[in-house]
Amino acid sequence: MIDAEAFDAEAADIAPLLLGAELLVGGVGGRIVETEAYDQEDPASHSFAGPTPRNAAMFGPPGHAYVYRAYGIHWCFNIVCKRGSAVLIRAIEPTHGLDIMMRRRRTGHVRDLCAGPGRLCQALAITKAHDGLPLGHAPFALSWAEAAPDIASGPRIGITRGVDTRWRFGVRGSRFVSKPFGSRG
DNA sequence: CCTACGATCCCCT
DNA sequence: GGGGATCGTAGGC
Repeated sequence: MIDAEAFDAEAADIAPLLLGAELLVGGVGGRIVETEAYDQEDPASHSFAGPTPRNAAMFGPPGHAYVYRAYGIHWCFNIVCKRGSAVLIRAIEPTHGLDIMMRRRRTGHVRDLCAGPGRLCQALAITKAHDGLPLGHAPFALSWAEAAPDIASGPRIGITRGVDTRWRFGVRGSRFVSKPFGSRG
């Protein structure tokens, strides 16, 4: 299980460290294979303009969840790091509760179950109800990778500002990421 | 394979 | 009143 103090650090340092970690919600989930970092100096970050009701969790304790709604439809799940920063969990390799996730996602395609921030929240049943909750307690279970995987990086997905900051990280060669990484990543 | 676009909510200006 | 840290489907090649 995690030590919350470990998350009181730069999101850009924590994001690659989370690759290979196991994330379960209510016993359902798998291995993190794709992350992105956001911090307060970053114009792409929800925290860029300071605290607001939506991003309050980003200014709360490290090691807690920040969950927001994207495009009016999807939930997206972050792990809060040092004040005003967080790591967006973008993809998971499903390992626990495949049948439950397939039912929630209404698909039999394991490869797409958790490939993308909205999809993984649907598969793990993460909603606004989890916003601000500590990751060291139920329903969450988070354990660091036993061995560091080979890591790819590149520009973040779906943003219009801060596009040159290469704060997207992935397990090199994983077929469960939301989009391939360039061979130079 | 690829690109285009609509859905739908809450926050923020 | 504008605009997303997205996804699924439709259509073309």
